Amino acid sequence: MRIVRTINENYVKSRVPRGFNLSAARAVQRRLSGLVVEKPLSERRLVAGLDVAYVGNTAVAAAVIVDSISKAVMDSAVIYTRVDFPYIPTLLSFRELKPMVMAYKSLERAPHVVMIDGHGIAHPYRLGIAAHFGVTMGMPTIGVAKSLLYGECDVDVDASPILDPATGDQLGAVIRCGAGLGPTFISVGNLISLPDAVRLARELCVSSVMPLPILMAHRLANKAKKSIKPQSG
DNA sequence: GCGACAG
DNA sequence: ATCTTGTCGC
Repeated sequence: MRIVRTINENYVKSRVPRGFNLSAARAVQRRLSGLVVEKPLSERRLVAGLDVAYVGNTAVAAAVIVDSISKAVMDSAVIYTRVDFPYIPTLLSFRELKPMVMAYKSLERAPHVVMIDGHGIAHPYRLGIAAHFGVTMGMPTIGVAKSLLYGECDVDVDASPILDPATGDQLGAVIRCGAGLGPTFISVGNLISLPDAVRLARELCVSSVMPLPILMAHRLANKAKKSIKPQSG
C-alpha cells in the first residue's frame, strides 16, 4: 500500500507549550540539517542502540553496544532524568535528545555508529532525532522507526524508497525484515550513506522489526523502568 | 470542514 | 510513549 504523509503545522502549533518559539526551533532544525553529512561508513563493528521509556515525567534512557559480527553485547548504560517538554510530532528531539545523550555518554566504550529509535532526515525539516543526535555528537547515526512521520513510500515493498512529497528527494528506505513483521523505516542520521545504513539495519534485524542494538536498549529501558515503578510488577 | 502525526 | 485482561498463535 502506498502512503503519503505530510505534517499539519497548525496542529504542531496548537500543541507547543506557551512561550516556546516554534519558528526559532524550525530555524535551528534547518540550520543543523545543513550540517548532515552523507558518506560511506568506514568502521562499523561496534553498533550502539538508543531508546527511551517513561514513568510519568521521568525518562529512562538506555544505550546498548552490540558487536555487529558476533552479536555479543559489549557495553550498556541506563540513566534517569526529568523531562519537561511534551511529545509533539516533528519536535521529538526537544523531548528525547538530552536523555539519549546522557545515556550515550554513560557508556564506557565508544561505538562506531549509533542506531536511534526515530527518524534521521526523513523529517519535514530534515532533522529527525537521529540526525539531530548525529550532528550534535559528530557521530555516524542511523534513524530506525516503526512508522512513517513524513514522506511517501510503498510500505509493502522491501527497499521501497521514501520520497519527499515536496521535492521528490529520497529521504530513506523501507525494509521488510520478515514475513509477518511490519515495515521498518530507515533513514540517514549523519556520517553514513543510505545503502550502508540499510545494509547494517538488515544485518541486525533478527526476527524483529527493530535491529538488535535498539531492541536491546528498548528491553533494558523497560526493565529499568520496573525498578522505579514497583507497584505494577 | 475535521482529522491524521517518530516516541 | 502509556493506560490495560484475557486470549490467540507459534
